[in-house]
Amino acid sequence: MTDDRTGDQLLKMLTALANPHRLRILAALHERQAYVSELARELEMSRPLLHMHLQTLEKVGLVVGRHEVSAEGKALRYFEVADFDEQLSPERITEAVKTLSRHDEPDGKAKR
Amino acid sequence: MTDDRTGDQLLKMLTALANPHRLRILAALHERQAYVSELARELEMSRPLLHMHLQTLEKVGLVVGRHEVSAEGKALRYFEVADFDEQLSPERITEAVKTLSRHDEPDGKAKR
DNA sequence: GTCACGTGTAAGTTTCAACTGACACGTGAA
DNA sequence: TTCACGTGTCAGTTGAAACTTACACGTGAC
Repeated sequence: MTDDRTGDQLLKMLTALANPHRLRILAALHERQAYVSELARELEMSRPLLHMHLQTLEKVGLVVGRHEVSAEGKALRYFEVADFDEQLSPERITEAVKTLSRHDEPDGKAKR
Repeated sequence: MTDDRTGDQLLKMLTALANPHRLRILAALHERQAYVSELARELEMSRPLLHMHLQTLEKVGLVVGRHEVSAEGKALRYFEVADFDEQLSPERITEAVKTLSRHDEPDGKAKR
C-alpha cells in the first residue's frame, strides 16, 4: 500500500507537507483529533486559513474529516490524521520518478 | 544523523523535494553523476533553470557539487546525490514540529 | 430577536518560487 | 579570431500559493 504509490502521488504528498502550518496541523491532530474552530484557536491561525490547509491535506489523504453533531446540536467538522508512512531516499525517489508524469509532452490530453 | 534533524531542516528538505524537476534531477544523479550542461540536455531543461534547482538542492544538502577539470581543460561542475534517508509518518512529523521555529513571534531577531 | 458559536466559501491582495533571456567570462580547436 | 562548449549570474515576467476580509447560513441559549 505504501510502495505502489506513483510518482505523482508522492509529489503531491511532498507538496502538501512542504508547509510549516500544515506540519503543525498534522502534529496537533496526531495528539488528538479536533474540529476546525477549536484547532484554529489552538494553532492561532484564522479559521479560513486553517480550512484551506485542511482541504489541501485532505485532498492528498494525509488527513480525514467527518461531520459530527455535538450534544448542543452544533454540526462540527472533526479531522484526524491518516496513517501514512513514506520513506525518502535516493532509491525511493528514483523509483517514484519512473511513474512521474510529464506535463510538457503534447501526446497526452493536454491542450496542443 | 537522521534523527537529530530539526523541524526546520525537515521542512527545508520537504520544500526542496516538492518539485517535479528536482525529483527528476535526484533520480538522474542517482543513476550517475553528471555535470550541469550534460544534465540539462538529458533532462531537457534550460541550463539556468537547472542551475537554480541544483542550488536549491545543494543548499539543503540533498546533492553535493564539486569542480573538476576535464582532459580538454574544461572546468566542469559535477554533482552527485547525497546519501539521505528520512521517514515520513505522523509520529516523525509530530516529533519534528517540536523543533520547528515560529516566524510570528517578536522575540527573535526579526524586524519589530 | 440577537447573541455566541459552529460551518463554508468567494473575492481580492500579496508574496514568492519558477522560469526565460541575456550578458560576461574562460578554454581548446579550426 | 571566431567558434563550440563549458561556467556563473542578474533582471524581469508570470503564475500559483498563501493569506485576509467579508459574507451567508444554521443552532441553542438568553
